[in-house]
Amino acid sequence: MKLSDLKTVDQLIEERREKDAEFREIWDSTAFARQVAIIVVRYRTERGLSQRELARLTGLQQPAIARLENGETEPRLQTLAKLTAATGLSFHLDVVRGGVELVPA
Amino acid sequence: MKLSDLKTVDQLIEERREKDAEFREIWDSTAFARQVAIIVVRYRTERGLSQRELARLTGLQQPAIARLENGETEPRLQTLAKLTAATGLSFHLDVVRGGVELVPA
DNA sequence: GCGTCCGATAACGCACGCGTTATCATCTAA
DNA sequence: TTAGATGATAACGCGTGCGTTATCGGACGC
Repeated sequence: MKLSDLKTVDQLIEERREKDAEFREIWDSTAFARQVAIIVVRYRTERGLSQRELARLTGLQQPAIARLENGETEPRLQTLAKLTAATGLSFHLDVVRGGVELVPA
Repeated sequence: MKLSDLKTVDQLIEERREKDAEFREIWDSTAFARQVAIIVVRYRTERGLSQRELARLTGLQQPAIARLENGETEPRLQTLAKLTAATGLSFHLDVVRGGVELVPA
């Protein structure tokens, strides 16, 4: 087997998403949490902050930051607001057709 | 006292908001809930729906609709999503500087 | 080795939005 | 006046995100 034959993680996910209805439902419903995760991780790592430091800045706790960055939980609006208060981050959300989408920039 | 000397509700609120720091904090932090309330009430009344009918459409309950329309609670993203699923409503949110703002249209 | 910091994670409780049910005063129509 | 529908609200429980504390393995420097 050639290395180029290996499937990417995204390909594997997409394949299962198409085959498994239950998986698709769960995956899609947590899309927003994963998008938030990416933003938080990027912000923190670009500034060389630890989770504990970001927690102190935002008034959150280190385990809460970890859960957000792992996309484990759907954050509350209040939590997103805390993130933006001390960081300069901002989140633009479109709630439409039963879903929550994060609008880039 | 002339009728024109009567202060509007908005004027009374603004005056207290400037004088009372605690009141201002609570009032501003619930601004988003009140904005959502206006949208829900308008949507429902324009179509001549009862709270129970809107509840059935959205999968929520009549008391939940009432609480939303009275601005008593800060709705969850999941709840806003339910509202948009069956109604065609949409919510555009800006989470910035520690607050949640509802973007018109 | 040893101490330190890291992120991940478990356990427990709390806060709060919503489900569920029931009730209330008010209004309108028959 | 009576019957039905409306919105408001109380009571109780549940789900879940976060606070809080503690702990874990792993990486790094001394």
